[in-house]
Amino acid sequence: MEVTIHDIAKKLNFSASTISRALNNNLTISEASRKLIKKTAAEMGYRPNILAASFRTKRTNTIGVVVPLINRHFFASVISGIEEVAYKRGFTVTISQSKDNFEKEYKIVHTLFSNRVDGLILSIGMNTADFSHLKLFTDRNIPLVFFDRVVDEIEAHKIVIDDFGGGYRATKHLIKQGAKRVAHIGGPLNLKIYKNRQDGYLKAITESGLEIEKSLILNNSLTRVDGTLAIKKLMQNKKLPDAIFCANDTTALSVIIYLKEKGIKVPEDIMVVGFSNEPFSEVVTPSISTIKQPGFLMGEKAANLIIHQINNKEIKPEFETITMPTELIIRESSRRK
Amino acid sequence: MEVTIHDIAKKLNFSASTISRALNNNLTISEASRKLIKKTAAEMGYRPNILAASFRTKRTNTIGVVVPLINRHFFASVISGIEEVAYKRGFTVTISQSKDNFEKEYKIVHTLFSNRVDGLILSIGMNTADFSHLKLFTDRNIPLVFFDRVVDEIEAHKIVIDDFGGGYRATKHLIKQGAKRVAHIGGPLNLKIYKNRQDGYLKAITESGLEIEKSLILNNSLTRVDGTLAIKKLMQNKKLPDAIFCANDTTALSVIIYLKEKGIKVPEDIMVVGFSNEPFSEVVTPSISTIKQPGFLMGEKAANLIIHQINNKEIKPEFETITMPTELIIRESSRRK
DNA sequence: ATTATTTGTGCAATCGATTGCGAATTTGAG
DNA sequence: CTCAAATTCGCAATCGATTGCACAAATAAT
Repeated sequence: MEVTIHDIAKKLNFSASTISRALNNNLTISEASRKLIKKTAAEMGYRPNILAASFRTKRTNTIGVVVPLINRHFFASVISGIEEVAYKRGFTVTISQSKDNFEKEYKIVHTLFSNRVDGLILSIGMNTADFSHLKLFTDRNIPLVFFDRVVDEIEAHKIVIDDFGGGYRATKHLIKQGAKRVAHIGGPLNLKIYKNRQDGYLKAITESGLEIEKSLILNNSLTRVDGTLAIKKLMQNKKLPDAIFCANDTTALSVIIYLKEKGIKVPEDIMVVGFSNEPFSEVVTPSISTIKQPGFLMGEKAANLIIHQINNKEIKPEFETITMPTELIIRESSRRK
Repeated sequence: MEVTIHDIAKKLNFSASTISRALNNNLTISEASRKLIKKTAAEMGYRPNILAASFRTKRTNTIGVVVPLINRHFFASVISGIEEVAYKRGFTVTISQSKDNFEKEYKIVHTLFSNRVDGLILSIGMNTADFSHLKLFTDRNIPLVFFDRVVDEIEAHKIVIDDFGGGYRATKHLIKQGAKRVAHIGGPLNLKIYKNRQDGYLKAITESGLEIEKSLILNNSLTRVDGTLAIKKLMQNKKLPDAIFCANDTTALSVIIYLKEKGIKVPEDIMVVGFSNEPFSEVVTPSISTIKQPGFLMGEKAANLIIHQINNKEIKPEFETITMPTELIIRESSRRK
């Protein structure tokens, strides 16, 4: 049987209340008693029953995290950052993946709510358009932090990366390297992040006095297969692009592999820039220029933010949207000189 | 305020016990009452307080998972598999990373124990030699499942991959392609998995009538940096190897990049095979031959095993070690014809 | 019609820790 | 030495759901 505070109380002729207070460093207990109690608690192998405490205090010291896919490098990095901070600050992290499936996301969020997580960090699914499940949290003032794929309609802390700036700089870079006809393979525009990347691209184009050509802009779900389809389509244009900005590295990879097969040289004939800095981007040939996203930092930030909210529930927070800087990494796929 | 079973009881003139039983589909409650109770519970927006239930029943429906690193593709895949199954079967998953740091692993395991997880799935850290923290679980008969990096000294279900077979087949393949002097860059031998890969390598060498040359075998911690150091050292040998079997893909990558820099051709001059099938292995140039590990499947298996144990705690399980098959993927880095 | 079963519910204890309030003891000021 | 203030601690209620046992009502058996 496990040792409880009552066992300790009996042994020391204290009441259970005193034991509880002593163990929680309550100042109303004298230094002497506190020391004695802690010592014997340790000796007796006491382990607090967290369930009982959570039940009583309505705090679980648990943070729920929902991401679309765990085994995607960016998300894994964010999780890693969250876990690191949470652990240090005495929180446990519960992780689920929605697989970009609304049904699953809906159920996960309900489960986390039922499990009384103290806060929720999430990146919304690709197809999520209904946000009623998140109201479970907002309505009850349970801290909620979005990252990467955020929801405009809901007031909460949001941590995003500078997608617009990333798209802008990637495109600008291509133009500076001599590109005259920059194509873009983007993601679904209902997601802000892809919209922003695309807007950055458009801004760079117009700002440079180039023309926006609709035939050079395609949108899909950015998988390997979709990437190949997109580049095929692009190459059927009468006037070919001389550079392509892809909204993720996976697509950039598809493009590069396809062009290599066709004997078209990257970057000499067509330059390519991706987005996200996947691990493979550095090591493929040619290595892929890309936009680096600080996933781990985002995770740390998200965790710190939500823990701060959890510990200060009485004061209503000023919700802020934090934009993390991105960095253009220039590699072989876009280096001409 | 949240609705409790007492509120429902008052409204329907039942006792709380009846409500509880009805909601749990207890057969002693008549069909009629059960339906009525469930209906009104739903109408009143009742949500069971899982904390209270867990506290009472001592079951949390939570599985703890500890891996060395979350953002490593193999581990992320395993986690993904675990999460998938657990979710379907009504369990929540709590994930932590030890970062191969014993201190952290120790504390994590204690935390998970204190949090009363129903079971623990873990892959041990590189430097873990003391297993007292795991006794928390085994002593109390709390289900424990190891995967990949398992612990011989502890009785539990274990899910491993066929490291020996993988190392054997990788090496055999190199020999079949014409290699006469196959080097090996392996991991720390206190970890079974690396020992087994190396043993597979040794078996293949001797079986083929070749000689084991100690100068061609190096062991390190298999990072990018260590890989580079290792290949440098190998290349200082008087008689150079004509093939290298690396215990992971990261090392294989280091080797390939280094050789490329030095103008040594892969696979013409030296062939390379890695292990794990990281995402980058398929797309680097030359693409890396490797051993594929079924991470997702392992995760599924681990989750099913532990849930079965959790649900059948009364019967003592026959502990088994499940060996998952590996697959040799032949790519450019080792193809000579 | 009477007794024996079965079926459906309620009572009340319980899980272990927390906490408001009040009581007892000690300390300090005058 | 007396009385007020400060310090230290215990009582008992509480959180919400579960469950063994007892009891009442309904049904079946004789």
